[in-house]
Amino acid sequence: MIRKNELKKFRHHIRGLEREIAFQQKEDTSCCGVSVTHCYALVEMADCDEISVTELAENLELDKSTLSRTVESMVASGLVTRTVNEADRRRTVLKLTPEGRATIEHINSFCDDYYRQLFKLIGAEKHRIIFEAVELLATAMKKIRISTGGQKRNRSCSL
Amino acid sequence: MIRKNELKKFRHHIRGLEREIAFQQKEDTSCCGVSVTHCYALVEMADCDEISVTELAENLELDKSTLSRTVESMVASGLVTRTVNEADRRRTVLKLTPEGRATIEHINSFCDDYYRQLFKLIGAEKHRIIFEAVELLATAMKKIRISTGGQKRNRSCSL
DNA sequence: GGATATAGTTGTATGTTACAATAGTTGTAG
DNA sequence: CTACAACTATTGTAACATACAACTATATCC
Repeated sequence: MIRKNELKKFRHHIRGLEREIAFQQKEDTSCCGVSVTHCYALVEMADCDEISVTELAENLELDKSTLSRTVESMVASGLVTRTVNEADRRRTVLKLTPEGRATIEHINSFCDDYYRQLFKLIGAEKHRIIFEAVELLATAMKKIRISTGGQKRNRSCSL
Repeated sequence: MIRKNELKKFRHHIRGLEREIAFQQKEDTSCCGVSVTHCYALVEMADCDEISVTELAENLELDKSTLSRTVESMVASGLVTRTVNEADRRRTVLKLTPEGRATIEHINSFCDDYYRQLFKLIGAEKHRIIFEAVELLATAMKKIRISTGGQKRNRSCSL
């Protein structure tokens, strides 16, 4: 069993970690004039080659209207092309432009630099457990979220 | 040296982790009708007993105007009291009300429940390395941010 | 006592997001 | 084959969070 104090400390560090990651992401992306959500969308597109607004919204778990606007601004800044799918004219096909691809690679290399620097600061003997722990946590948290919720956990609230 | 592929995978999991934590925090706090920032402010106040708007803004690394409004809404909902410091009438002293204290305890206990559930899902032999890894990461990232930046890293951007 | 610094608030603007309504497209059942 | 249902994307609207700048009130210092 985990002691209450351990848990409190853990929560504290988790909160801190979340803020640091969020800050870092803002740093890494704002350099290229894209927001963090833009960056996520670029990553998805880089992985998929071709994707629709709705798929993107599902992958990022955001509303399609949000993504519609996000995509709009990326099209405007030349990172993405949006073409109507002639087979099904309701759908639009999103694709990275060369500039979009360059941007995401640029961000990735910044990120890599940052994490290399970070790991230099941490004893090499800890690297393995950090890789393992982050993966374990991320997958377990996602698993819980999908199983217990997704659609509002609807907990009783006594306040 | 860390391989490029390891780093890519790590980045992926870090991004996932950040989103899961952020989502979880929204879940834990929205139940009590407070936002994540409200919750952070409550935590700070619970730790400090007495604090000013500016100190709060510094601790949370947000603009004081943002905190001023955040505090305003917490006062309105009865979680916090705001009184003028008679020794220095520029300052206001923020204090949790009993309701504020109850709210933060409520959130904490939700959080604890959540993390207990999470750790049940993960082999007990991994708990220790997860505690350690999260603490190492959070402190190292903060350290880097404070040393290299805080005030804009001003990286050259070739895009 | 007047210049300067500090604490907090308010005005304004931007960005992110969700929900609801809408427009256009496709599929289907009668 | 037409009317209705389902789907895709966009647009309208609203709520927040946030930052920067301007302002007010107070305190400090020379």
